[in-house]
Amino acid sequence: MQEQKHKQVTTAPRLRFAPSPTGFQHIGGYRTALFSWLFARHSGGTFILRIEDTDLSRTVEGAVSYLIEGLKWLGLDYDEGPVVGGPYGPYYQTQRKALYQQYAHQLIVSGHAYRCYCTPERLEQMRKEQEAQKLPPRYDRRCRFLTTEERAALEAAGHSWTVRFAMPLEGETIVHDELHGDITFKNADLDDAVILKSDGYPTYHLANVIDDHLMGITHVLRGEEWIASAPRHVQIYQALGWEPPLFYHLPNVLGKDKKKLSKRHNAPSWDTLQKQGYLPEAVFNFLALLGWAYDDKTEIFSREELIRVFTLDRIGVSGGILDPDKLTWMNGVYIRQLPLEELTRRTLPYLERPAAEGGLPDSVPRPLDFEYTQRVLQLEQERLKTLGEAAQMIDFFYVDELHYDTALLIQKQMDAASTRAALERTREILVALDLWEHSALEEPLRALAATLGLKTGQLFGAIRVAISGRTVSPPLFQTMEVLGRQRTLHRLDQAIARLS
RNA sequence: GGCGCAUUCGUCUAGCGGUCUAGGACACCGCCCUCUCAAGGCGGAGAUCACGGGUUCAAAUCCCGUAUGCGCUACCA
Repeated sequence: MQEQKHKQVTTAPRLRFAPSPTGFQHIGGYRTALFSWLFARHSGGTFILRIEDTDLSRTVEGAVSYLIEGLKWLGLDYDEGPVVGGPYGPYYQTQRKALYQQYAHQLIVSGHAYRCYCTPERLEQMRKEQEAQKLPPRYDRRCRFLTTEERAALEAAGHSWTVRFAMPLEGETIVHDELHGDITFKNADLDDAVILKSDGYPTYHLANVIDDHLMGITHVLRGEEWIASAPRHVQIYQALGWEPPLFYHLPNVLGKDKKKLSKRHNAPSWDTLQKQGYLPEAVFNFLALLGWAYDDKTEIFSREELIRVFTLDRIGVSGGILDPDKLTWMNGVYIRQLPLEELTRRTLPYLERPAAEGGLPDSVPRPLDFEYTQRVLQLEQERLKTLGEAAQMIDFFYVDELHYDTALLIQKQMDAASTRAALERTREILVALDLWEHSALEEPLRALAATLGLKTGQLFGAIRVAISGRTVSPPLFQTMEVLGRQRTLHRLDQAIARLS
């Protein structure tokens, strides 16, 4: 015990993210990676990516590169792993097959494991019977107690086999979890899990233990669904004569429906968020706060601040629901913090994508003018929640023809005639203006409203619809300034024509 | 069914025995600002700290039950 502590303070932490490439990692999975990454960076340790691809049947083509792209998007760089390599490789478990077999053999020799010849059919039937009798479904350990002769016979008959770990029949196994404390399991409740499959590949239990040990992992952060099999893991460590790492079982992230996050539910994957225009730095910040808190008030953290203040002991244990509204709010905060030039650069691709994907109407020629777009975005920056929604907010700055309901032009207590008159007078004033900028526009138009006996809201409302085709826009005069005199006048003309 | 984990405003959380008539944030509502919408400012509503027992001078905080939710119970991870 003393030694374990000593080891902790003298060794630089090594943490790993060990996903299996069986599908598309949702955002909850990335949170686990984020916590490991943050602690590694906080402590000057190492962050490792290891691919647990031992289930060939579930491995999905392209999942690994998709996963790595996601890490990259979030800025979670890893020190060892696929592509970059490292001193403890290979980092794909399928490439470490011989290693697992070697240790499985060692466990058999030491009496901690045994070959099991039971067929899937027998296991299935056994399970059914147990269920029918309301008994907990468990392997009956038939092959654990085979005589040497029986074993030889089965071997000779060419039966295929798996290797099972021989759990102690009595006593208790204590799993020490840094977040939950000691969790005690009765060994009698645990069955002999398969650690090496008949195809020669290991299951998670074996591969994970061996790799974590061989790769020098000091802190294991993983989902709390692993708590139930953790006693098996500590037994395997013990049987191999190894010291287990520190365990941190993280609470699951739930969907709105309080169910575990899954792709079909409301679990966005990283690229969905990216397509919607969420900034990775906002997602990063948001994810860090899901099950972790620094104090009772701080919410916005830069990456550097997070690295500096992130500690494992402040991880919560209770499991939380992902709140998309809060993510959207936080994204807005980050958008407002962006320098204008950067905002423009990052928004441009969203605007230039095809209309079907959320971009500007296809009639608008690409590429967009940077300077002009920058002026447009300056007006919308504080209104933007996601980059993806920019196109529909600002399309009127780009299109030639406005489409809107003429009735929108007519403000409260006005009619077509008075509106038309007001717009005509507006036009006259604008044509005569020397300087086309918002400060020069405002004064004469306010005066006009007074002259006509209109409230500013009435006059400006009508003009707003005329030039933007909508009732909501950035401040009117700035909008007109960016739009330019020619386009503004043209749109006024069209509005006047509509009212004739 | 068995085993395990969890339980503070609708949601994310602060709280680690007295400072809690429980603090912050999102969402919601109102007011201010105001040419609309935002942003911002101010304020409001919202939690008998799941419930029941203990321990203690004192419990959201410690212990034990109960309930509920979730997880595991595969030759998946």
